[in-house]
Amino acid sequence: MLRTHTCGQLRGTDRGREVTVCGWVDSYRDHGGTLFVDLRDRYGKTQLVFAPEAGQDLLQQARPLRSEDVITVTGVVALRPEGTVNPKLETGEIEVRARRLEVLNKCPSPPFTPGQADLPGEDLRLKYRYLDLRRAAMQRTLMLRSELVFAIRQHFAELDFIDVETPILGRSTPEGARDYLVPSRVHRGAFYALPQSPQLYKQILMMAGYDRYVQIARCFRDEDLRADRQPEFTQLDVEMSFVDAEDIIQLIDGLMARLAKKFQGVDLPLPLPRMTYDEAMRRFGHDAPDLRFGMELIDCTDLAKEVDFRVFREAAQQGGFVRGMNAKAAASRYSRKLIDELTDFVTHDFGAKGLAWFKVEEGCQLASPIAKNFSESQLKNLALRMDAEPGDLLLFVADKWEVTCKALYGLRKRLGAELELYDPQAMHFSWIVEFPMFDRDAESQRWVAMHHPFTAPREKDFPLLQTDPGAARAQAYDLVINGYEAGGGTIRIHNQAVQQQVFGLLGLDEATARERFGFLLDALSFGAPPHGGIALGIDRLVMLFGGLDNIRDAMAFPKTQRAADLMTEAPGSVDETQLRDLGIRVLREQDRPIQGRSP
RNA sequence: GGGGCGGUAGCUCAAUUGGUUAGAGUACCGGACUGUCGAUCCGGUGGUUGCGGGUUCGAGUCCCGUCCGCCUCGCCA
Repeated sequence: MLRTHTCGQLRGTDRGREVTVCGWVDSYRDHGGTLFVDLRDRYGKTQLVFAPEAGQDLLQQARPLRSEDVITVTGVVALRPEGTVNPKLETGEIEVRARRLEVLNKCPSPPFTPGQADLPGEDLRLKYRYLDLRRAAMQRTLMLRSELVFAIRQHFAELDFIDVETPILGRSTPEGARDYLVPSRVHRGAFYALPQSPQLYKQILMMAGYDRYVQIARCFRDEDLRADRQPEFTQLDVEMSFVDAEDIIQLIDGLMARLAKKFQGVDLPLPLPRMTYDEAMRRFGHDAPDLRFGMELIDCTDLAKEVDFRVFREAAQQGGFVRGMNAKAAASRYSRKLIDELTDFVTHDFGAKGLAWFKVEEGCQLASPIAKNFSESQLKNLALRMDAEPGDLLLFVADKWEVTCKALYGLRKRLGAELELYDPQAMHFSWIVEFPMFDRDAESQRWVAMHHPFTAPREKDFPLLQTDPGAARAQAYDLVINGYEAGGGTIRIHNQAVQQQVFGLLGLDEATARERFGFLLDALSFGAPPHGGIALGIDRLVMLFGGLDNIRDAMAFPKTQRAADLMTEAPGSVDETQLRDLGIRVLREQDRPIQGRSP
């Protein structure tokens, strides 16, 4: 090693010792006679002193040092003089009196410095990611990530899980997310797909007898990005044989308790709370509700049927719903103009037709431009139903069930943040269970799998597959943390006939099913144990445990919203010869057969 | 694909109703300074206001198009 110590290591007890440290110049303070340098590496910062006593040559050599120069210094550890101890630094008690300086690599003035107070724009941070990753916050996050993954591996190793790698080059299946495709040179015109998850491989491993499988697996989905979504992400992938949903949930309960203890110092009470999908939709309008605060949705459809206000009455009478929520003590915080903004929000983003509101005044009188369409007793009943107290703001959406869910979910999330209804440091873990097996696709009028086509229904719901698939509930469970889906899993179908029946419901005829999933159907027939599992988003766990507000900050080299890497400029063009090898020709823009661009 | 926000000095930002030579802090360069730690003090360099059109006597500011970044709806079994 070129160094004897890191920049975070030295303490008062090291005084008098000759040491050599290496690192980056974080800052320098030139006093003419004496020159101070804060030297930084990922372990911390140490103050170097270039004093006149060490000789003018050394001082002259140190004078041109600038931010981000990489240097190595040999010197003697000394206690700082009385009154100059820096309590902000771990090493603030000491300093290294330099005797020898070597500039390992000079750095020109960089686009930004890791130590600067104002965070540069994200495009710059991504372009010069190596500078950004020198920032203490990023280094903390990546170290947290490393420790978190290590703790997870420990957990599963202790429980006799076996880590098995599965292929990255696989086969495309049109269900689910859009695949990233890799052209085959050997098989011209054929393509591999990068895995959206190792789902089928891990099920096959169960059939192969590896009854406790775990993998930290990279996954790929070619869909549009969000603050919590990257096209390339990492899953903790788990599968077990001879288990039911309870076993998987308890396994992950234990893991979460371990992580909460290690990284938050919190004793998580187990079992973690559970709620059915139906209840989550009813109380929060979403299958991943943020349970750090209340402000639940309240159904007023029955009351709405009676009122003169047409928007409410017609929605209620025509099979729709009138639901609302009570933003406690928020009436004074939302002016007419701000409520208009909320209205734009629910109409524009969630397709609601409007937002009805009442401010609760003294004596629980409801004040609103629409109040005249309600009788005294109707207003009183509404106030009662909403648990209204003076100062509250009541908000309502009248629409189809799905629209009331989406709009009020969005509104609740937004108001929860704006009204600071929760401690941003707190973490809330819960399970959402008993998801529907199927969802009705509005366009094709076909059933689509809510989770994936290998999900087993609850045993008592088997008959429903024939009679009423929409009512069938799956043996499925999602782990929700602070309103984020941190993971999800199911018990799988382990019976060939049931699997074929589900494929049938999803509109896969036998020939197609056999062509795409023949290997699975075969494997199911050759001795498949009951099995199930779960996958957790590692990046999201890092984001949540790290208190970050986006997933990019939880990974070293993320992509932008347009799925580009600003540092390497991926994706990029390739040589004509590479394309020729693959038998691929890129269409001109005007030849692309997409909607609205006819030749 | 739709909606929204943003793009001004290397960086972070400001710039009144469309109106003088586009400013500040920081970084950088030069100078001063022996205990600072956001060092301080003095001086200086630095601008295709993302790009292309347009309106206007006059555009950082208004309009159209486009590129990039972020948030979001759709999408994400």
